[in-house]
Amino acid sequence: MRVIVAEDQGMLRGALSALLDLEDDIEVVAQADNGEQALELIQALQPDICLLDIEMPKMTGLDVAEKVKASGLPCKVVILTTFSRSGYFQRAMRAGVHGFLLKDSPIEELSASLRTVQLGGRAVSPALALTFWDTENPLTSKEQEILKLIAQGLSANEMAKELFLSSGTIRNYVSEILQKLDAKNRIDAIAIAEKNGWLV
Amino acid sequence: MRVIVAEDQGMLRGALSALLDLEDDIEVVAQADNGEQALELIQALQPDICLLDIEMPKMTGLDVAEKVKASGLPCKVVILTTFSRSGYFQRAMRAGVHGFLLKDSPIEELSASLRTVQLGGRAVSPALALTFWDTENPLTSKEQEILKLIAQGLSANEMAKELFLSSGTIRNYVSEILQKLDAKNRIDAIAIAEKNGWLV
DNA sequence: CCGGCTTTATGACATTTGTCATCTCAAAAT
DNA sequence: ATTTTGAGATGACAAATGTCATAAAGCCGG
Repeated sequence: MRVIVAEDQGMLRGALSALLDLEDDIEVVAQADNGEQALELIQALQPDICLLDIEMPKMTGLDVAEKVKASGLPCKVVILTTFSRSGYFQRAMRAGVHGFLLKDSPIEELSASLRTVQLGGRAVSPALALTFWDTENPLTSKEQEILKLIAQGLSANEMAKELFLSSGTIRNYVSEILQKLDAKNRIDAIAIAEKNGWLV
Repeated sequence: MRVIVAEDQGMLRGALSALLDLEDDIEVVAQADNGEQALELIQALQPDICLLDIEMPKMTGLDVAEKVKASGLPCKVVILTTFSRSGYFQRAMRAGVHGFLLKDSPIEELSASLRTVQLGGRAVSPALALTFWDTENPLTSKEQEILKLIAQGLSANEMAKELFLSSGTIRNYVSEILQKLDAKNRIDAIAIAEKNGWLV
């Protein structure tokens, strides 16, 4: 099967590609170190499967997966990610991906999963099983927007300017966010959101 | 040469080990997924070289490197890390490591560097060259301690309890930290420290 | 058209943060 | 023995943060 590997960390990308290429039935036809490049390569080379990291420059693996689905490309998508965050997983499922693997899994799982997916099956890291249902992101899209600004260290006033709102309104939103996330303060809120994958 | 690979991310650890093992002159005698285990294995198996990730559970790769040096073990140390943070690099140099590689480098660099180190040389990722001199950590150890608590989202009062200081003193320290780092607020300070590798 | 929902705004308030100048006390340095 | 230094404390203050109740305006579905 023809595979594309997209992963921004050079060493991991190289190592995975090299190992996959050693398998008789797998051929790595291209590598990408960012999401945009990955998408172009998928369109150009029409591989059977693309292996996508989530946290990549320019476009996340989830963005790419959604575009692949939207444009009806036949390429099957397998997501490869560092953290077991339910937010990531849910978004991936909604994008109709065929596999979702943790970088923490043993390397043997990778080629096995690719084969499963190639045969029409789905492959999910066993470690994910527990994280399945919990924690839908409770924040509205405006709240998420504000939380991202908080994470950049902006003050209420700065956010107000950025979003053309009054600083009072911003403080109300922040207050709402803290309550929804059950956070003690801004820093706590960032940590909680990050852990759940709500800051992608 | 006999090598130990310590890296908490299973897939990378497996992939690197597998690839290194394919080389005729390299034998991976053990793998560790945390710092403590790595140190034990180094003591028990006396490998020629250990390849250490920095961010690992229980003990960071830098901690391990320092212990190896302190106990006079003959094992040469090669650090492998995600980010090019001068704080990491400086601490590693002080611990007398023989190699310092970025996970972003191409995979070929790895075995080449191990050979260089085995022959008594030093191997540093070229990408590091620029980051060499700047940014010694300006914070005292107490300030660093407090910054870590800040990063955990503690309020001044909570920190005061934790460290048996008055909350006023804590606020003085925080104020100092912000000035030294030229940060606008706590969140900004965390970001700056993180970028420079001062939160290990 | 009405009632409910959402978005935004306001004002009042308590708490927390951040800044500064100043003070004590003990340990180090001279 | 006296100065210097450093860690810690205090108090006063301005600014930012967090909480709440309330209200205006707009939109949407029935």
